[in-house]
Amino acid sequence: MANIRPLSGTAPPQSDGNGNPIYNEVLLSLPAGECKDLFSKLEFVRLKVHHVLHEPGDFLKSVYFGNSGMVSILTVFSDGKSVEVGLVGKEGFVGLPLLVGFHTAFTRAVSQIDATAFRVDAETLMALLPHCPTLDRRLRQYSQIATMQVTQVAACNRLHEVHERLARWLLMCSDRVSSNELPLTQEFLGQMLGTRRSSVTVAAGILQQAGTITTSRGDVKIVDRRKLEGAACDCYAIMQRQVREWQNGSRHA
Amino acid sequence: MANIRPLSGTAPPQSDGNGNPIYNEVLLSLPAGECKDLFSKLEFVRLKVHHVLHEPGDFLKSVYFGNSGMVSILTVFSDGKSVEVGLVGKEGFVGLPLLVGFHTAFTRAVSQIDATAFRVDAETLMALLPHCPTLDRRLRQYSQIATMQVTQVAACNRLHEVHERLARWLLMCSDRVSSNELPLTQEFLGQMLGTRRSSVTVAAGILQQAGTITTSRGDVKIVDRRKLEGAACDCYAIMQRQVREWQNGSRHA
DNA sequence: CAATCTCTGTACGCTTGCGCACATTGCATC
DNA sequence: GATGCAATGTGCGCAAGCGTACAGAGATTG
Repeated sequence: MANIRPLSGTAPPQSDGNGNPIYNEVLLSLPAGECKDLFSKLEFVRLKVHHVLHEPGDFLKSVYFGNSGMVSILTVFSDGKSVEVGLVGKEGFVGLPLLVGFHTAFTRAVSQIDATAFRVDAETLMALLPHCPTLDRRLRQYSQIATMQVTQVAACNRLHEVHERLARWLLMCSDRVSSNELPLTQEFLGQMLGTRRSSVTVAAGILQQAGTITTSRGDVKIVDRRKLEGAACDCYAIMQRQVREWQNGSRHA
Repeated sequence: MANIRPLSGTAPPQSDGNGNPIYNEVLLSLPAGECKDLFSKLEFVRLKVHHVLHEPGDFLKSVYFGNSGMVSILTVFSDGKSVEVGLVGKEGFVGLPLLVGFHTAFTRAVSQIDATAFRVDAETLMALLPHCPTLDRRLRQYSQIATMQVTQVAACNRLHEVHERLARWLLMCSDRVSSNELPLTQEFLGQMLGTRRSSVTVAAGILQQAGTITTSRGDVKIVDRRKLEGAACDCYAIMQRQVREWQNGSRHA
């Protein structure tokens, strides 16, 4: 309930040294005194649509704290097929493996929508962790939340149908970008859902028919959010609850 | 190459206080002096076939280090359908969320095959971690490996066919129990693969036709491992490599 | 040995989704 | 406003897999 929604508020609660507003909820949750060190090390970066942060096999050297927009984490196969396995918005960060000292990416990370993030060198961040217990705990807990999400997606991918998964995805995306209007092509949605573009067309048609969304060229609008939640599989509610509970601290935050 | 395969060796390298042989590779990888404390806290447990360690929503209080046999991690839905999202053998442990202080299970953990494990109270383990840096690092790295596996499985579940996934699963299972003979019913395989029992029959038929396995009532034998690897999707090789590289220490172990 | 139960093979109709292809429509650029 | 491109709607044949049901084969128990 006390959920942080700065984008819809008036003035952002904090900003980094250069006046860039901080929306990332991990960063905002840090105790004022404890980790101010970190803020000076953050580099504000703008990520254009479809900007690739890393490909499988790449050497990872930076962590990206999501600040606005959204980054998708994909598994890609050698035949070019891909499926999304995770979404990162302002609630988390990109670069999970770095936290345990792994420097090789095994996924593709690509920005959906225009996004902004705070980048920090992995070495720098790791060096700070011993002095920033809250940050350390939050990062590790987010890793676990991300794992729980992948786990749910793994099952969802197997057992639920395209239009249910599309509805879920639109909702999750909307939550992260704080908007009901999503600039997305069906081709791209197909890559996220691991299905054909034309299957997305059909699925979107079903949702539109039900009066939950409207679509036009490269654009999806959520018109009845409640109804869209009904069209999505339970996975949406489950994953949303997991993040919420964590953010509200009911899990030993 | 220096991979530990104690089950096929003569004498196990170590045992706990009560003479139970230790095969778990995390435990075996600990420096001799550093974490002997832990060994006295371990409780040796035998897990019968299909024993449920925890259901979604359960309060978690123990970590289980796999020692022999195998434990499956499943996502289950309210309609009773389930899919396996992770396998734990002697390379890892059950209870990932505990490492970051989460005490609520969100999956089902169930032992395949008769299994043994070392159980330790979460509080006890967590209290030891500050004094056992190697253990701490290994546990966290295994968490990451497990996440990488779920990630691969999420994509595999979406894009690969039943007989490919079945082949992959049999190989992964065989690796963990160190046997080519697997006492498994098709009904159970269906729950693992998130498919019908009769689809398993068909898939097993394909694999048997190709001369890779033989099946009889409640039993699958791998007769041509190399060929079975060819029948499996790439996911098997990918996941196997991830674990191997970690165990061989090429990832900053 | 008979009865019973479990596991497996198989079949049938049906739905979903794939692969492919082609027409159409909206947007941008000249 | 003509041209070109990207995005979308649609159609068709086909394969995979689902839900269901039933028969046979193997194990177990009395």
